[in-house]
Amino acid sequence: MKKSNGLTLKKVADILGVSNATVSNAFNRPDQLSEKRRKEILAACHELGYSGPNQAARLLRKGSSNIVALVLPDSLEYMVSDPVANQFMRGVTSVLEKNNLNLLLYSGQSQSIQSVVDFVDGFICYGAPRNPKLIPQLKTSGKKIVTVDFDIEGMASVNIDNEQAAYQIADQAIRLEQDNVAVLGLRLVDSEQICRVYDKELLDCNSSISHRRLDGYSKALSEKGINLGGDRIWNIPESNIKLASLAAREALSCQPQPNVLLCMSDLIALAAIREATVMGLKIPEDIRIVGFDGIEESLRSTPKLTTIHQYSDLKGETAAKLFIDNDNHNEVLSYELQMGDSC
Amino acid sequence: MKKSNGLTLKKVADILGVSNATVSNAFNRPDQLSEKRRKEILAACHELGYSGPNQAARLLRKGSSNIVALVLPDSLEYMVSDPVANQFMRGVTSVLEKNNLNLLLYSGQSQSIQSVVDFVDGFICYGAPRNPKLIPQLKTSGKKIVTVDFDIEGMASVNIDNEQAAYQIADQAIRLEQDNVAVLGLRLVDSEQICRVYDKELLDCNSSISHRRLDGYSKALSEKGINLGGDRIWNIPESNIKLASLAAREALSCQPQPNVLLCMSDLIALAAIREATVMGLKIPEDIRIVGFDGIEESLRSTPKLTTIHQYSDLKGETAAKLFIDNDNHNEVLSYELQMGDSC
DNA sequence: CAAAACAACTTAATCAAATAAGAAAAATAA
DNA sequence: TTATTTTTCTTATTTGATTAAGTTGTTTTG
Repeated sequence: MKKSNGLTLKKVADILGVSNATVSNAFNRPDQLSEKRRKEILAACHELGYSGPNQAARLLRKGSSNIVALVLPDSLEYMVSDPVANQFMRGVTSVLEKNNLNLLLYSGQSQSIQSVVDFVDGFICYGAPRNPKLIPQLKTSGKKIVTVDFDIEGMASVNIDNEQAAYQIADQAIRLEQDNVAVLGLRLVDSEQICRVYDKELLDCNSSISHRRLDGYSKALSEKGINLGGDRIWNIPESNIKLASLAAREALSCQPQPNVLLCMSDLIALAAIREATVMGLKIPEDIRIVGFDGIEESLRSTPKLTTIHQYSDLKGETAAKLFIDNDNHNEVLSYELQMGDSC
Repeated sequence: MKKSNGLTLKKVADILGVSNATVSNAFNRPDQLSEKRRKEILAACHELGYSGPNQAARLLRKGSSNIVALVLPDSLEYMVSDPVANQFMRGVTSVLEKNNLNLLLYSGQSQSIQSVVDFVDGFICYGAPRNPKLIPQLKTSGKKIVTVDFDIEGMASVNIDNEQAAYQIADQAIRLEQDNVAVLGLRLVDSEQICRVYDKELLDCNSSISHRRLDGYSKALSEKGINLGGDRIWNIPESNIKLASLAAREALSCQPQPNVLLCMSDLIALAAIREATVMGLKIPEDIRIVGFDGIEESLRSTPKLTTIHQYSDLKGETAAKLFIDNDNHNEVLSYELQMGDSC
C-alpha cells in the first residue's frame, strides 16, 4: 500500500531538481550539503506533504529502525499494573527518548518473536520471559540484547545481588532458633496456581531471581540454625494483590502459625500486612513481615515496611544505556536495606 | 545490523541450487512449486538456521507487514486497567490472530505516529486519541483506518447510537419534574482536573461520544420538563475509581442534593454507589444511579446497576473485521438496556 | 501426432531509500 | 596565477525480498 500522496524521496528530488542523494542527506547528514539548500529542501518536503524517508526502505538499507523492543516477562497488563515494572519502564523510556529511540512493548507470553525481530534494533528483556522459547529466538536473531533481572550467556545484563539482598533482609527478620518462618515466593515453580513448594531441591535447575532470593533466605536461616520446612514455602504465580492476599491468608492460618514472613515483593508483603491486621495479629509482635523492592507504598504502610529498596528507575536507565552504548558487560547495581517497623 | 548467520533468501537459494523466486514461493505461494520441493526447501531453511524472509525487505516490496496498530485513546495504563477497553481488546485480538495479523499498541498520548506509520498496515483507533494532532497524521498516511466510538470523515467506523442509549437510560432514571439531576461526565472538556462544566453550549464544537450522551440525557430531561443546571455537570478526566469517587462525593454533597445521578461509565456509577452508601444514602430511594457500558461488575453490585450494556468484545471483533475486509462502512452496533435495582 | 494446456521452475524488474565514490565548483594556499 | 584542498552535489550500487513475465519440460486433448 502506498502513501496517499504517493511521494517518495526520488520524486521529491525530481520536483526540486536535485538528486535523491541530496534529499536523503537533507534528512540524515546535514554536513553533506549547504545549510541553505537543506532548509529549502525540508521546507519543500513539508509543503509537498512528504513526511520523510520511508522507514521500511531506510531500515532495509541501514539495518536500523531506531526501535527497541522491551520484552516483558508476562502480559502487558502485569507490566502496567506493577509499580516496580512501571518505574523500570520510566527509566528505560527517559533514556531512549533522549536518544531518539522508540520503544515497542512485546509480551513475554507471545508464541514467537519473529513478527517483530526484523523491525527492531534489539531487545531489552525485563525478567525471564514467561515463554522460554523466546530466548533461543532472541539469541539467533543476532541483535543486541540487554537482560534485566536474569541472564543470557554472553549478553549484557543488569542485576542486583539478589542472594545477598535476600540474605540481609532475612537476617533482619529472624531472631531466634525458635522462629517459625514462612516464605511467600514469586513464581518459584511453573504453575498458575498458588501452591506450596515442597521439594526445595527440585528447584535448583532454575536460576531465576526468586531462586537466588530463596538461596539468600536459606543461608540466613541456616546460620541461625532455623530449618525451613518444605511446607513453609508458598508459590505465588504473579505479583498482584488478589493472589498475594489469598496466599498470605493461607500462610498465616496454617499451624503452627509462623511468626516471620519473608515476602519476595512489597506487593506481597503489603497484602500480608493487611491480612495479618484483619486477623488481629500484631506486627511485629505476633508476626514479622519483610518485603522486597522498596516501592513507594511501602513507606506509607502501617507499620512501615522493612524491605530491600531497589533503584528500579536506575535499573531501567542502566539497561537502556548499556543497549545504546553497545556495552556488553554485566552490571550489578546496589540496593538499600530500608528499615521499617514491620520486623 | 545483520543476522548473526547472515543468511538471506538468495544465499539459501544458491546453497540449494534453486532460484530465489522458488525459495520465496516456498514461504509465500505454495501453489507455485511442487509440494516435494517446498518441503525440501523449508526443511533446509530450518537446518541452515534461516528463519524466513526479512520482514523489512518483504514490507518494502509488498507494502504490507501484517501488523495492525491499535491506537489507544490514552496511555497503555488506562487501556489495560479499564474493563471495557480490555474486553474490546480481546475482541480485536481474537479476530486478528485468526488472520495471522499482529497487534501493535500505540499510545494516543504520543507526539507523533511517524515512527511506526511505515511499519504497519493500518490503524484501529479506539476512541479519539488524547493528542488530536495524531488524526491528521493518520489521515495523510493513506493507510487503512477503522475508528471506534468516534469518527473520521470517510473512514470505516464502529459505534453505538450513544445519543439514543443515553436518552433511554436517562428516561429510566427520571420520574418527575421535581427530580434533581446531576451528570458525572467523562472527558467532556479538555482538562486533567475534576471540574464542573458550566457552559454546556460551549461543548457543541466537540462531538465525542460523551457529548452525544449528554445530548441524549438532555433530550430525556427536557421532555420531562427538567432543567439541567450548568452547575450539575461534572467532568471526570479519566475513567478510574479514584477520580470517580472524588467526583461522586462532590456531586452527592452539593446542595440541593441530587436524587438522580447519570454516570457516563459503569466505573463511575459503581464508585458513586459506594460513595452514596458510605454517606448513608439509600439507593434508589434517596438517590437513583445509572451507568453506561454494562461491565461484569455492574451485575454483581449492590444494588445491581441499571445501565446500558454494550457488547464491547463484539465491538472489537467488528472493528478488526472491517479492517481485514477493507470494508469502509459505518457500523452501528446494538446495545441493551440492563435493568437493575439502582433506579 | 501436433497443438494446446499445464506444471515447475527461472529471469529480471521493482520496492524506497542510504551511501561510497566520483565530479564539478568554490575556496584557500603556495 | 596555478596547485591544492574543501565544499557541494551527483551517479550508481546496494539492501533483501516479491512477482510479472518468460522458459522449459510434461501432460492432456482433439
